[in-house]
Amino acid sequence: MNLETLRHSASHIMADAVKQLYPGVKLGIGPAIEDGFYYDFDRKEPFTPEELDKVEKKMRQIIKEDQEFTKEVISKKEAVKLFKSRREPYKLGLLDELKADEVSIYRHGKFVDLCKGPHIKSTGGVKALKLLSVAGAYWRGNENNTMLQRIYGTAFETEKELEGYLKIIEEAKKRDHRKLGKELGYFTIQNDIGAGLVLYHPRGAMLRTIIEDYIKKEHIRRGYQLVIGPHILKSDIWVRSGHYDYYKENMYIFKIEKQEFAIRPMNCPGHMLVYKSRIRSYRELPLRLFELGTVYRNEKSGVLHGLLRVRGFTQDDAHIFCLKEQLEDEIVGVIDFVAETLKVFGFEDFEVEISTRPPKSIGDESDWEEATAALKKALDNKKLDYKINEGEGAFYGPKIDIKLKDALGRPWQCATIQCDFALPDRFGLVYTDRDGKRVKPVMIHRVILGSIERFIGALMEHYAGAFPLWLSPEQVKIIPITSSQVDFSRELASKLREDDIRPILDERSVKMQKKIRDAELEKIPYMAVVGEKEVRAGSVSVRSKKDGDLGVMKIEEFIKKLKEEIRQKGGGLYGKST
RNA sequence: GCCGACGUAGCUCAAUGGUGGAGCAAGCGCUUCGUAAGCGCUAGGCUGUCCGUUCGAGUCGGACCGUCGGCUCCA
Repeated sequence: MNLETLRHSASHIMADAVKQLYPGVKLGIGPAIEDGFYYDFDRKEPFTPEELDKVEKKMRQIIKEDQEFTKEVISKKEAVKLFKSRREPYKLGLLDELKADEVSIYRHGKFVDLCKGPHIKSTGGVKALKLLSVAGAYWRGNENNTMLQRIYGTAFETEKELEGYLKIIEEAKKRDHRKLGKELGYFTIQNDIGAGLVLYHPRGAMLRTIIEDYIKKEHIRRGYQLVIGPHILKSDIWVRSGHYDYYKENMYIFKIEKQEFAIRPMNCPGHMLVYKSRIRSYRELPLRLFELGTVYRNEKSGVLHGLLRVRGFTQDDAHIFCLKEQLEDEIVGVIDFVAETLKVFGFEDFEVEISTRPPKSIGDESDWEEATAALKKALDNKKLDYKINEGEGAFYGPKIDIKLKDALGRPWQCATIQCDFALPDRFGLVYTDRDGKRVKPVMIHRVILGSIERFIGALMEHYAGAFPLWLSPEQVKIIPITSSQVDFSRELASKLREDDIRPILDERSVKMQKKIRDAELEKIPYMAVVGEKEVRAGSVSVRSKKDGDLGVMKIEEFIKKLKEEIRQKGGGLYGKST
């Protein structure tokens, strides 16, 4: 049986239950979604948890009665008459938009819904069911429309599968980067500073530094040049770029004396002005300019979410200026860069989407088509499957979005590759070609990690806070068993630091069991236990978070082992939780 | 921004409209211990902020700030 069909059928059963319990409620729509289903209802008060229980009980009753799902094809006229008599204005609205002369309706018991189907045979087919939450949702997803009351639920073929799903939700809650970030001392977002603004604590700042150092080096290795721009620029530049017209509601704008400035929401203008600072030859292209660019965007308060959606963040941002003929190769190069980088950070899988021209946009249609074709060709070349999101590109060009998948299979939007013919035009960018003619270059906007903030959020949830050795802010916790080993432990710590290893020393006068427990909870990859024996032999007793007690080894041997593991990077503690 | 829920010690949570408590964490002391929690004492609060109702507000009402679940939007 198809899960989607099952869940869609469950949504009909839910709508039936709601109508039986609360006859005045008007029906919206009720599709199956990724992890379950929902149905939208129009009524004044939202559903309370108690009402949700009642609805679920009613649903179980309908399921028990095992009512048959039946399909009928009727004329649109008849359908209008039917839903008029049932007083369902939203269904009439849907019918109004339908072009076909005939529509299908599905019935079970006394319930009837406008629906393409298909459905399961009878309501008894829903074997495992749970209503999960309620939320407001705009009719047809448009914020100018009425806010409806949505009930989310999920259904499976067996109770066991449902339990499995609920366990994953539990696991996801445990891994929540907002919880881990605070508990483990990585970052906080505080009311006193402002919503959506991240304060990195020592561990978070170290993790971020490690990531930034790595990605900076990788860019240089791949032929990018580093540039650095200011965080505020005159408004005029944003007028020229089009951001002032197309992105103003997201920008922080202010005045210095009489001159208007804006905090940058993007890094492109700076990079374009570096390009424009002198005459460029075709021999210089592709020119790849990279910056760890911190940007600020005025995101609506309701969308802020931990590190995933913030108002100030840093992108690993680059702009590639190239010839049209180089476009496809450059895109392929970026795709390779993304794939290799994700692998190094321990992500095994990703999905790809292309977004095409939106209604609110600038540039010639032919440029848009050419750029979109180049993106598609590059993906075909790499034999990557992709989904197409019509009309969801940036205002200056089409884009490829790459979503990494974490240990629980959840997608995270990070990398994006955007083609742009429009901004080089607006800024009057040119290069001199072989024949001495001035030609407009193509620009590619691209990020690999996306925002460092969001990427850290993804990493934290992927590893449940237990980072692989090379990313771990603290790599070794040194645990002296009694105070007599403190001096030796301090020397050990400086020795490790000499070798670019990040140790931390637990000098507290508590039992070693307690120190080990705390180090485990802090998710530190290695513990170096030092007792009387170790001091005498110049060794350490090593305990790995992943593999437990590894026994005694010479300090040099331990350092060598750590360095080898750091050198390999990659997954390490992959998937390990608690 | 919109709909709803929520906001009590650093953290997790208690407190029929009538004197705000506990565990963990912290500080001090004792303990010097071999692979996931040793013991005792101390301190910690204008209950998110501001108005209002009331003899009396953590508790009831309103506004604001913020968080959470969604919608819309997005790196």
